[in-house]
Amino acid sequence: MHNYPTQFPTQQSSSSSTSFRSRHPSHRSSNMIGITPVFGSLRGGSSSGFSGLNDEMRARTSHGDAKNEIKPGKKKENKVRKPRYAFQTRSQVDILDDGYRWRKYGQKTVKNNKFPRSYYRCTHQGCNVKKQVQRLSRDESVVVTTYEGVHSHPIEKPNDNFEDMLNQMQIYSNFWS
DNA sequence: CGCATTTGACCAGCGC
DNA sequence: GCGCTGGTCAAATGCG
Repeated sequence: MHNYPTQFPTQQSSSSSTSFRSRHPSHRSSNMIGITPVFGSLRGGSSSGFSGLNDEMRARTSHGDAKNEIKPGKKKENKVRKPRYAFQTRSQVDILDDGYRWRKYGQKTVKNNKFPRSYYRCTHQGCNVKKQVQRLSRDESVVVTTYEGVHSHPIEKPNDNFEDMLNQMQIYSNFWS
């Protein structure tokens, strides 16, 4: 399931003042050359409302011992996942600041890929939007960003016209769903 | 001092 | 049924 049908034209993007912001000043380089929206096909299929996408998988009382009583054996019909929207971005940095604040919560090495995949989550309270960033082992210059869910709050940091682009992204998402 | 990042462990789903 | 891979959590650490 690591085969996104990347079949979108990589044109456009007049780009202007691409001002990215990173927590790390060393990453202040913005090298976006083109964005390629990719449709990430889910096996789940149907999509429910995002409003109730609670991550109820919090049943691990303790790590090691964890005799536990509450077993996460209730997830049944809630298996439906939200649609994901993948974007292929040509960038030197994988940290693309789209205006939201993300908190990294994991990093895994993917097979068939020399580069690890990073998992981010929107730090906004109540916003369960996730995103994962991975780099193509084939093209080190290509970064694939996969968004999961939609933000239910305005952008925190105003961006020049980057917001416009973000807006386009959302339009695309709507179109795909 | 507060918050974001790091990193290892754990878990669930899927494939063989 | 076992093993592998992907995904997430949580404690510790670092940085602003």
